[in-house]
Amino acid sequence: MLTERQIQVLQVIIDEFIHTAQPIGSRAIAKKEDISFSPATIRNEMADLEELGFIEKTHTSSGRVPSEKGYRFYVDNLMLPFRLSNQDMGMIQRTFEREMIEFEKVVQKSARVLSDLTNYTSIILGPEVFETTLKQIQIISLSEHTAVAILVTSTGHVEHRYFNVPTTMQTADLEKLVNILNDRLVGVPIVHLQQKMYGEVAEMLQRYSSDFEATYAYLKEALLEKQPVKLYMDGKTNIMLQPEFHDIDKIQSLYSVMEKEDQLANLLRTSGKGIKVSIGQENELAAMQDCSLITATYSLGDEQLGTIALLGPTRMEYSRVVSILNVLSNRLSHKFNSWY
Amino acid sequence: MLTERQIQVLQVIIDEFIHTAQPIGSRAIAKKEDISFSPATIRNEMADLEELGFIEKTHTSSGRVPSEKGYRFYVDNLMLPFRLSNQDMGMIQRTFEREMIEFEKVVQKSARVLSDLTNYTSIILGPEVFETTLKQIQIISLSEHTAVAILVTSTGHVEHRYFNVPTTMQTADLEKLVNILNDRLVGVPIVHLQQKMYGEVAEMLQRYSSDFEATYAYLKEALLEKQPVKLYMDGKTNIMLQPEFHDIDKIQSLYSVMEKEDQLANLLRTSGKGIKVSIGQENELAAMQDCSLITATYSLGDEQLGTIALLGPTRMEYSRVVSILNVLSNRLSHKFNSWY
DNA sequence: TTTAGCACTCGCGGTTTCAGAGTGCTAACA
DNA sequence: TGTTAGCACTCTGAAACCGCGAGTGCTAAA
Repeated sequence: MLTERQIQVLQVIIDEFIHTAQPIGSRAIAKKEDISFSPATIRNEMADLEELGFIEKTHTSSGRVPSEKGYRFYVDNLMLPFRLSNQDMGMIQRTFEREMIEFEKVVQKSARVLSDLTNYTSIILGPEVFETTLKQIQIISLSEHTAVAILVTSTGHVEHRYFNVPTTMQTADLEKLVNILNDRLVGVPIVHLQQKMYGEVAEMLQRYSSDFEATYAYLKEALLEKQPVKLYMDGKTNIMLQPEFHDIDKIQSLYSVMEKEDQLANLLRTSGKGIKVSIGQENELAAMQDCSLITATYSLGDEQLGTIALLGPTRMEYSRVVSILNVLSNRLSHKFNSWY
Repeated sequence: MLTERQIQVLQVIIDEFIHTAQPIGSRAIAKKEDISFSPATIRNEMADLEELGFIEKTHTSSGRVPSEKGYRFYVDNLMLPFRLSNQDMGMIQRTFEREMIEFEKVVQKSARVLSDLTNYTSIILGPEVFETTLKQIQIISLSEHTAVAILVTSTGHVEHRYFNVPTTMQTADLEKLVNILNDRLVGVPIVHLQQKMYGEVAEMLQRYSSDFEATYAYLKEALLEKQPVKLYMDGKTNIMLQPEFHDIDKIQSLYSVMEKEDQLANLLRTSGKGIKVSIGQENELAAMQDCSLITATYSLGDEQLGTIALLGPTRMEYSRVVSILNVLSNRLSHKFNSWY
């Protein structure tokens, strides 16, 4: 285990490095207020810390830099709860105080404030409401052979899908179809739509002509098409502000990852409840292994709705970022709970 | 005016520089197939060309590089129609051959193929269909004081807006309202919606209670809210592949511009009919002054629907890009004409 | 008018140099 | 025994320097 003094030294190194991005020498540490021993002593401690893997040298003889293990230790044991400034709280406050009735806007603004506040890249997933039920379905024919189905869920989410219609199908038939669907599907949880469609509705429809069947096939495809989960990002260019990313190749690979939204979405979706920190190599995606990703979840009652995350250099202001994510995820949860 | 030989030299310089991004010397030019005079002669011609402003030196004594004036001359006078390879045509072909009934998909795929084919960044605006009329309007109440209005246009475009409802309003009233709206507004061109709303509909509604009026106020706001024009981009990271953008600052300012979608949209919307090339400083946006932007429009009948564009370094493969944009804008126009 | 020749210029990559920052070790000290 | 001062050593990064190669402009000959 680390001694009290080693921890103290480690703490200074990390705190300092987070702000300066420069290796820290024993001299600099000794000058710190709450350090009361000489550089030589500190050098000894640093040698130990290095041997234990918490810090590293960039070359044979320059100051020390936190290793990923060091950050991990910091996050797990050393990090103090950060008290957000009034200004920061004010910015978050203002994001939520304007009356908004669309969750898209809320989430977008959250992403914005998150990246503005931290100068990192913010990523928000969701919300995915699983308890949602179908409130209404409507089909509007557009041309002889195409139509659009509009679904409204109990949460007020509106979605539409285009699909083909057999040319033999009449407008009247379409109306009948809509009636049947509304009859059978309204109130059904979205997640069970598929099952219901295959079961009752299919059966019901089979009593009619083959036209219905063909339409049904198209419609089914449209309705069950996996709805892409929305990913909201902001502050993508912030990464370039970080000195460790003054390298085109790194930036490029990172940007490529950010363009693969489904991959990112998956990553965020599988991040467990609460706040989670992934440091450097701990990240699954290779392109992110110079970064840290901090995720937090927001929820409706007990049900997890989505994830908010920040992507930045491993040299992140962990404690501040965690506080901000905490506040924001709570705000988001509240907002959604007040709606539904 | 330029002599035949000067033009020949200029052509070689530009062609070569477009592919190598390296300054060209008199030696290199002399080695070209269709050049039959010595380096010394070429040096004289180059001195003239430089004096006239068509080419530049990067420093006192290195090869020449095309100036923006040079590119402009090339684009206006020298550029030969480029014959696209079968492979290129094939890629475009394949983009359109899969049956698609959503224009979003078509446009997205177009953006993709455009950036894949060129290795530049593609930007597509639209489509904005002005002749569209309202096909149907529906209002679904979500909670005591919120509702969502769903609009379907004659082109099959679906849009929804959330708005507040006075708590005194009853469901039955809402239905009445919808009926009135459908009665009065269906078939009205979208651009005239506002006018109609203020006129007939307002009058009609005033005969009812004050509740209607309040709802009307909210609804009006929601319906007339300026619909954001969609901008589709692809290949944003391609810029980093260009050697002249191996500079973080340039990249950052360019990316910042790309995040300001409304600014970009405006730029594209005001680009006149047909193909237009903006080289370097000719661009309005400061951050783009190291780039060239080539725009083309696509249309429905006579009506311009939107713009497709490519953003790349001033050292662009103008002739190829112009051909590609030509083909693609035609394809897009055809697609939309076949639908509506 | 074109071309060969030549002196000159400049950027680029590699090497050298030097100061500064930092270390590890040793020996003295409390 | 833990702490500290001192010192030799290492390494980086910036600046200075050097020589090569590519390219030019000019002059004079073809």
